[in-house]
Amino acid sequence: MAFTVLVKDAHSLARVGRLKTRSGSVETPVFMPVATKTAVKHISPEMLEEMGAQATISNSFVLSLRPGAKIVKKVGGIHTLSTYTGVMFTDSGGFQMYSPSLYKGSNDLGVEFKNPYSGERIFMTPEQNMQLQLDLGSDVAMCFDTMPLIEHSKDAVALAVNRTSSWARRCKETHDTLQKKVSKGKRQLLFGIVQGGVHDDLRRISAGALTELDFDGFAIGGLALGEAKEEEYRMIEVCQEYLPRNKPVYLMGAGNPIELLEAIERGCDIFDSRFPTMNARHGNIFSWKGKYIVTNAEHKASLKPLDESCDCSVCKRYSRAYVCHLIRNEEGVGYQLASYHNLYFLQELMRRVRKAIKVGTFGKFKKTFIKNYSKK
RNA sequence: GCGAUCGUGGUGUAACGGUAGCACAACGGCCUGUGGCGCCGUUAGAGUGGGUUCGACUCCCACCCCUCGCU
Repeated sequence: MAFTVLVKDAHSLARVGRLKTRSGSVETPVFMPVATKTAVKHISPEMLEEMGAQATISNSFVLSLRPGAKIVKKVGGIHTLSTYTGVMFTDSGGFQMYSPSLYKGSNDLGVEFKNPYSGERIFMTPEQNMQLQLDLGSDVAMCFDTMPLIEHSKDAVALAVNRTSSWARRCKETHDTLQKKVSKGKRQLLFGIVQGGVHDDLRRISAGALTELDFDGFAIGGLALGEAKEEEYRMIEVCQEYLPRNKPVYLMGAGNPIELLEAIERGCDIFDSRFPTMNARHGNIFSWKGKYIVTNAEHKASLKPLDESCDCSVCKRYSRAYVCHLIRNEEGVGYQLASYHNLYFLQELMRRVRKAIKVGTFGKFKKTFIKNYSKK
């Protein structure tokens, strides 16, 4: 079994677990920085290791465009390519259906994308995507799913759910076949993805259908995309009624600190999001006293660190005045310092959450954190 | 000293005898399985003085300023 629950919270579904992969283990709850092309924007692999990021997620579809699966395979996979020593997830590319510039259309067979570099059309099937993710050499692959847009009708979401279920089966079969000869410890893991928008019944159908397949973990997709927070949390609860408790649950795309705690309380173990890095590039800084915008005028001459109670290497050395100046002037180093801090903040948050669960104080920790983070 | 040209938000620029538009800057906000450092909102303007006109940023006069040319 790849996943082991180590400690359960007595008052909620929160837990500390360990996910074993062929490149090492991660202790959950865990937040994965998004490294679409195997690099987090403005952050090097050694910085990720330094801040304690146990895992990242890259995008198989984007990597298939450049440098291409052939090249990646030739150099020995994304681990060798990037030298990152943590665990590497790859996303399928299903989410890129959300990008109007990349997505052309889809049918029961697969998805038609546009290569933004060459303009050529690419048809991707679930089977091809499984081969792709294996070629890239990630430790955990995600199923090729169909992503309904938030504004889509319920009928459209139902269609997406059905297609996602049937593709999940095809992914699982292909993935098993391709790894038939691989020894157990060297296997790439595969996670299924639940869809269903904000509809309880569709989420139940989706989660139920996926659970019939023996995935290494289960992801909840299609949330954290602008729906109301209460709906998001309710959807997690609905999915959890069906998902097995002995497998890791991955809430895809979530990266708001409070949202992470709410999801952990509801039994989610793994997260990823571009939220911290995108916020950083736009001057939004996470701190234990709440989020603020460092490029605002009030910080122009502030010698305070980004966060007075943070011990990351950026906060130890640099001032708000410096980061404010650099970001206002579009200096890459400014983006780097802010990105590093925000990512460190989430890593530290996860470390404290794991500790709190272990010592039985998760509920109290969550309450205190939200109180401090929300004031202002 | 003379002549010509030009004066519009902080900056750079439009249009028009009848609601002064745009860009950048400034100020505030947004961002959630990242092709794209992107998006939204707010503040802020007619050199000065007179004249013509129902009405002038616009037409006329004087002064001032900028730039260019001449002596």
